[in-house]
Amino acid sequence: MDPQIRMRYEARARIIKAMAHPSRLFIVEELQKEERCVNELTEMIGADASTVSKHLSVLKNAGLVTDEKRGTSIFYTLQTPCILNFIGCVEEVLETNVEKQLEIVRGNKV
Amino acid sequence: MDPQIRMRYEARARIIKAMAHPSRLFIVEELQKEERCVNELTEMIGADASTVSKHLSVLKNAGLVTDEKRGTSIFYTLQTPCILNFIGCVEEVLETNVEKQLEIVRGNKV
DNA sequence: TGGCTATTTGGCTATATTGCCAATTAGTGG
DNA sequence: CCACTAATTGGCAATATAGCCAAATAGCCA
Repeated sequence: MDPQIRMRYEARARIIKAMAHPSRLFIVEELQKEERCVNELTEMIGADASTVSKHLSVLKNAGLVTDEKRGTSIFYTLQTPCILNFIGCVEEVLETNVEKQLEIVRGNKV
Repeated sequence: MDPQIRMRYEARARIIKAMAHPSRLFIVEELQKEERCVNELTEMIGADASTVSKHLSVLKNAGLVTDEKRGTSIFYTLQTPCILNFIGCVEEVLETNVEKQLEIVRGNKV
Protein backbone atom coordinates (compact mmCIF):
# COMPACT_ATOMS: atom_id res chain seq x y z
CA MET A 1 0.00 0.00 0.00
CA ASP A 2 1.19 3.49 -0.82
CA PRO A 3 2.76 5.10 2.29
CA GLN A 4 0.57 8.17 2.02
CA ILE A 5 -2.58 6.11 1.73
CA ARG A 6 -1.40 4.01 4.62
CA MET A 7 -0.94 7.10 6.74
CA ARG A 8 -4.49 8.09 5.95
CA TYR A 9 -5.79 4.79 7.22
CA GLU A 10 -3.58 4.97 10.25
CA ALA A 11 -5.03 8.36 11.13
CA ARG A 12 -8.55 7.04 10.79
CA ALA A 13 -7.74 3.95 12.79
CA ARG A 14 -6.38 6.09 15.62
CA ILE A 15 -9.70 7.88 15.92
CA ILE A 16 -11.66 4.66 15.88
CA LYS A 17 -9.29 2.99 18.30
CA ALA A 18 -9.94 5.83 20.73
CA MET A 19 -13.54 4.68 20.91
CA ALA A 20 -12.82 0.97 20.93
CA HIS A 21 -13.21 0.49 24.66
CA PRO A 22 -16.34 -0.05 26.75
CA SER A 23 -15.62 2.76 29.21
CA ARG A 24 -14.65 5.22 26.53
CA LEU A 25 -17.73 4.34 24.54
CA PHE A 26 -19.80 4.96 27.62
CA ILE A 27 -18.12 8.31 28.12
CA VAL A 28 -18.78 9.33 24.54
CA GLU A 29 -22.44 8.44 24.82
CA GLU A 30 -22.80 10.11 28.17
CA LEU A 31 -21.20 13.31 26.90
CA GLN A 32 -23.63 13.26 24.06
CA LYS A 33 -26.32 14.07 26.58
CA GLU A 34 -24.41 16.65 28.56
CA GLU A 35 -20.95 17.65 29.67
CA ARG A 36 -19.55 15.84 32.66
CA CYS A 37 -16.60 16.25 35.00
CA VAL A 38 -14.12 13.47 35.68
CA ASN A 39 -15.56 12.78 39.07
CA GLU A 40 -19.08 12.22 37.75
CA LEU A 41 -17.84 9.89 35.04
CA THR A 42 -15.66 8.03 37.51
CA GLU A 43 -18.63 7.33 39.75
CA MET A 44 -20.78 6.22 36.84
CA ILE A 45 -18.14 3.89 35.48
CA GLY A 46 -17.00 2.61 38.84
CA ALA A 47 -13.29 2.45 38.08
CA ASP A 48 -10.33 4.20 39.64
CA ALA A 49 -10.21 7.94 38.97
CA SER A 50 -6.80 7.57 37.39
CA THR A 51 -8.15 4.99 34.98
CA VAL A 52 -11.00 7.23 33.91
CA SER A 53 -8.62 10.15 33.59
CA LYS A 54 -6.47 8.15 31.22
CA HIS A 55 -9.46 7.14 29.15
CA LEU A 56 -10.41 10.78 28.88
CA SER A 57 -6.94 11.70 27.76
CA VAL A 58 -7.17 9.09 25.02
CA LEU A 59 -10.42 10.65 23.81
CA LYS A 60 -8.94 14.11 24.07
CA ASN A 61 -5.83 13.19 22.11
CA ALA A 62 -8.05 11.82 19.39
CA GLY A 63 -9.90 15.11 19.26
CA LEU A 64 -13.20 13.56 20.26
CA VAL A 65 -13.66 15.59 23.42
CA THR A 66 -12.46 18.87 24.85
CA ASP A 67 -12.01 19.81 28.47
CA GLU A 68 -12.63 22.98 30.39
CA LYS A 69 -11.62 23.69 33.94
CA ARG A 70 -14.22 25.27 36.20
CA GLY A 71 -13.42 25.46 39.87
CA THR A 72 -11.63 22.35 40.96
CA SER A 73 -13.42 20.25 38.36
CA ILE A 74 -12.62 19.64 34.73
CA PHE A 75 -15.61 19.28 32.47
CA TYR A 76 -15.45 17.25 29.31
CA THR A 77 -17.54 17.97 26.25
CA LEU A 78 -18.15 15.84 23.17
CA GLN A 79 -16.82 17.45 20.01
CA THR A 80 -18.41 15.18 17.45
CA PRO A 81 -22.17 15.05 17.13
CA CYS A 82 -21.92 12.59 14.25
CA ILE A 83 -20.90 9.90 16.71
CA LEU A 84 -24.62 9.21 16.89
CA ASN A 85 -24.51 7.57 13.45
CA PHE A 86 -21.51 5.67 14.60
CA ILE A 87 -23.24 3.99 17.49
CA GLY A 88 -26.35 3.48 15.43
CA CYS A 89 -24.40 1.49 12.89
CA VAL A 90 -22.74 -0.58 15.56
CA GLU A 91 -26.12 -1.43 17.02
CA GLU A 92 -27.28 -2.48 13.58
CA VAL A 93 -24.35 -4.87 13.32
CA LEU A 94 -25.09 -6.31 16.74
CA GLU A 95 -28.72 -6.88 15.85
CA THR A 96 -27.80 -8.57 12.62
CA ASN A 97 -25.39 -10.84 14.46
CA VAL A 98 -28.05 -11.88 16.93
CA GLU A 99 -30.50 -12.52 14.13
CA LYS A 100 -27.96 -14.76 12.45
CA GLN A 101 -27.43 -16.70 15.64
CA LEU A 102 -31.16 -17.07 15.96
CA GLU A 103 -31.34 -18.54 12.49
CA ILE A 104 -28.64 -21.01 13.37
CA VAL A 105 -30.39 -22.02 16.58
CA ARG A 106 -33.69 -22.43 14.75
CA GLY A 107 -31.96 -24.52 12.14
CA ASN A 108 -33.17 -22.50 9.18
CA LYS A 109 -29.74 -22.65 7.69
CA VAL A 110 -29.43 -26.45 7.87
CA MET B 1 -21.77 0.46 36.16
CA ASP B 2 -24.53 -2.12 36.02
CA PRO B 3 -23.15 -5.44 34.71
CA GLN B 4 -25.80 -5.68 32.03
CA ILE B 5 -25.14 -2.16 30.82
CA ARG B 6 -21.45 -2.92 30.89
CA MET B 7 -21.97 -5.96 28.71
CA ARG B 8 -23.80 -3.81 26.25
CA TYR B 9 -20.87 -1.46 25.97
CA GLU B 10 -18.45 -4.33 25.74
CA ALA B 11 -20.39 -5.75 22.82
CA ARG B 12 -20.32 -2.42 21.04
CA ALA B 13 -16.64 -1.93 21.78
CA ARG B 14 -15.87 -5.32 20.26
CA ILE B 15 -17.43 -4.25 16.98
CA ILE B 16 -15.59 -0.96 16.95
CA LYS B 17 -12.33 -2.58 17.95
CA ALA B 18 -12.63 -4.85 14.95
CA MET B 19 -12.34 -1.78 12.75
CA ALA B 20 -9.66 -0.05 14.79
CA HIS B 21 -6.75 -1.06 12.60
CA PRO B 22 -5.43 0.53 9.40
CA SER B 23 -5.48 -2.67 7.36
CA ARG B 24 -8.90 -3.70 8.55
CA LEU B 25 -10.24 -0.25 7.85
CA PHE B 26 -8.82 -0.50 4.37
CA ILE B 27 -10.45 -3.86 3.89
CA VAL B 28 -13.81 -2.52 5.02
CA GLU B 29 -13.62 0.39 2.64
CA GLU B 30 -12.45 -1.78 -0.22
CA LEU B 31 -15.26 -4.26 0.32
CA GLN B 32 -17.67 -1.38 0.22
CA LYS B 33 -16.87 -1.09 -3.47
CA GLU B 34 -16.91 -4.77 -4.28
CA GLU B 35 -16.24 -8.19 -2.84
CA ARG B 36 -12.63 -9.31 -2.82
CA CYS B 37 -10.76 -12.52 -2.22
CA VAL B 38 -7.96 -12.85 0.33
CA ASN B 39 -5.32 -12.87 -2.37
CA GLU B 40 -6.47 -9.58 -3.86
CA LEU B 41 -6.58 -7.90 -0.48
CA THR B 42 -3.20 -9.31 0.43
CA GLU B 43 -1.63 -7.79 -2.66
CA MET B 44 -3.30 -4.43 -2.08
CA ILE B 45 -2.21 -4.27 1.54
CA GLY B 46 1.24 -5.68 0.99
CA ALA B 47 1.43 -7.81 4.10
CA ASP B 48 1.83 -11.52 4.62
CA ALA B 49 -1.17 -13.57 3.54
CA SER B 50 -1.48 -15.01 7.02
CA THR B 51 -1.65 -11.54 8.49
CA VAL B 52 -4.42 -10.50 6.15
CA SER B 53 -6.24 -13.74 6.80
CA LYS B 54 -6.18 -13.01 10.51
CA HIS B 55 -7.48 -9.51 9.97
CA LEU B 56 -10.32 -10.92 7.94
CA SER B 57 -11.16 -13.37 10.67
CA VAL B 58 -11.37 -10.49 13.13
CA LEU B 59 -13.83 -8.71 10.86
CA LYS B 60 -15.76 -11.91 10.34
CA ASN B 61 -16.01 -12.66 14.05
CA ALA B 62 -17.37 -9.18 14.57
CA GLY B 63 -20.02 -9.86 11.94
CA LEU B 64 -18.81 -7.08 9.69
CA VAL B 65 -18.03 -9.32 6.73
CA THR B 66 -19.06 -12.70 5.42
CA ASP B 67 -17.06 -15.09 3.30
CA GLU B 68 -17.97 -17.37 0.47
CA LYS B 69 -15.79 -19.95 -1.13
CA ARG B 70 -15.72 -20.08 -4.89
CA GLY B 71 -13.14 -22.27 -6.50
CA THR B 72 -9.93 -22.09 -4.57
CA SER B 73 -10.60 -18.54 -3.50
CA ILE B 74 -12.61 -17.18 -0.62
CA PHE B 75 -14.45 -13.99 -1.31
CA TYR B 76 -15.28 -11.55 1.43
CA THR B 77 -18.31 -9.28 1.38
CA LEU B 78 -19.15 -6.31 3.57
CA GLN B 79 -22.27 -6.86 5.63
CA THR B 80 -22.78 -3.35 6.90
CA PRO B 81 -23.57 -0.55 4.44
CA CYS B 82 -23.87 1.93 7.29
CA ILE B 83 -20.12 1.83 7.74
CA LEU B 84 -20.14 4.72 5.29
CA ASN B 85 -21.46 7.03 7.99
CA PHE B 86 -18.83 5.66 10.27
CA ILE B 87 -15.93 6.66 8.09
CA GLY B 88 -17.58 9.96 7.25
CA CYS B 89 -17.71 10.87 10.90
CA VAL B 90 -14.11 9.87 11.43
CA GLU B 91 -13.06 12.09 8.54
CA GLU B 92 -14.99 14.93 10.11
CA VAL B 93 -13.06 14.48 13.32
CA LEU B 94 -9.77 14.43 11.47
CA GLU B 95 -10.63 17.61 9.61
CA THR B 96 -11.64 19.36 12.82
CA ASN B 97 -8.37 18.31 14.41
CA VAL B 98 -6.35 19.72 11.55
CA GLU B 99 -8.32 22.95 11.67
CA LYS B 100 -7.56 23.27 15.34
CA GLN B 101 -3.85 22.74 14.72
CA LEU B 102 -4.05 25.39 12.01
CA GLU B 103 -5.54 27.84 14.46
CA ILE B 104 -2.76 27.14 16.91
CA VAL B 105 -0.10 27.59 14.25
CA ARG B 106 -1.69 30.84 13.09
CA GLY B 107 -1.83 31.99 16.67
CA ASN B 108 -5.53 32.87 16.63
CA LYS B 109 -5.92 31.28 19.99
CA VAL B 110 -3.17 33.27 21.70
C1' DT C 1 -1.85 -39.15 -7.70
C1' DG C 2 1.24 -35.14 -7.63
C1' DG C 3 1.99 -30.53 -7.93
C1' DC C 4 -0.01 -26.03 -7.73
C1' DT C 5 -2.35 -22.10 -5.65
C1' DA C 6 -5.31 -20.09 -2.00
C1' DT C 7 -6.17 -19.80 2.63
C1' DT C 8 -5.96 -20.76 7.44
C1' DT C 9 -3.71 -22.15 11.78
C1' DG C 10 0.01 -22.57 15.26
C1' DG C 11 3.75 -20.59 17.32
C1' DC C 12 6.62 -17.09 18.55
C1' DT C 13 8.30 -12.38 19.69
C1' DA C 14 7.65 -7.55 19.92
C1' DT C 15 4.72 -4.10 21.13
C1' DA C 16 0.55 -1.84 22.99
C1' DT C 17 -3.17 -1.51 26.20
C1' DT C 18 -5.39 -1.70 30.59
C1' DG C 19 -6.03 -0.71 35.33
C1' DC C 20 -4.54 -0.37 39.75
C1' DC C 21 -1.70 2.07 43.37
C1' DA C 22 1.11 5.79 44.91
C1' DA C 23 2.61 10.28 44.31
C1' DT C 24 2.00 14.87 42.37
C1' DT C 25 -0.36 19.04 40.97
C1' DA C 26 -3.91 22.43 41.43
C1' DG C 27 -7.81 24.94 43.20
C1' DT C 28 -10.95 26.06 47.45
C1' DG C 29 -12.32 27.23 51.89
C1' DG C 30 -11.47 27.68 56.82
C1' DC D 1 -0.99 28.27 55.63
C1' DC D 2 -3.45 23.73 56.11
C1' DA D 3 -6.62 20.40 55.00
C1' DC D 4 -9.54 18.78 51.49
C1' DT D 5 -11.20 17.45 47.01
C1' DA D 6 -10.40 16.92 41.91
C1' DA D 7 -7.57 15.42 38.50
C1' DT D 8 -3.32 13.90 36.36
C1' DT D 9 1.06 11.41 36.08
C1' DG D 10 4.46 7.66 36.79
C1' DG D 11 5.16 3.07 37.46
C1' DC D 12 4.21 -1.61 37.24
C1' DA D 13 2.14 -6.23 36.14
C1' DA D 14 -1.28 -8.60 33.50
C1' DT D 15 -3.22 -9.14 29.26
C1' DA D 16 -4.12 -8.38 24.34
C1' DT D 17 -2.66 -7.42 19.70
C1' DA D 18 0.21 -7.61 15.49
C1' DG D 19 2.87 -9.68 12.15
C1' DC D 20 6.05 -12.84 10.56
C1' DC D 21 7.43 -17.74 9.40
C1' DA D 22 6.40 -22.50 9.00
C1' DA D 23 3.13 -25.97 8.59
C1' DA D 24 -1.45 -27.73 7.63
C1' DT D 25 -5.69 -27.80 4.84
C1' DA D 26 -8.38 -27.64 0.70
C1' DG D 27 -9.63 -27.37 -4.11
C1' DC D 28 -7.98 -27.73 -8.96
C1' DC D 29 -6.01 -29.71 -12.94
C1' DA D 30 -2.77 -32.32 -15.68
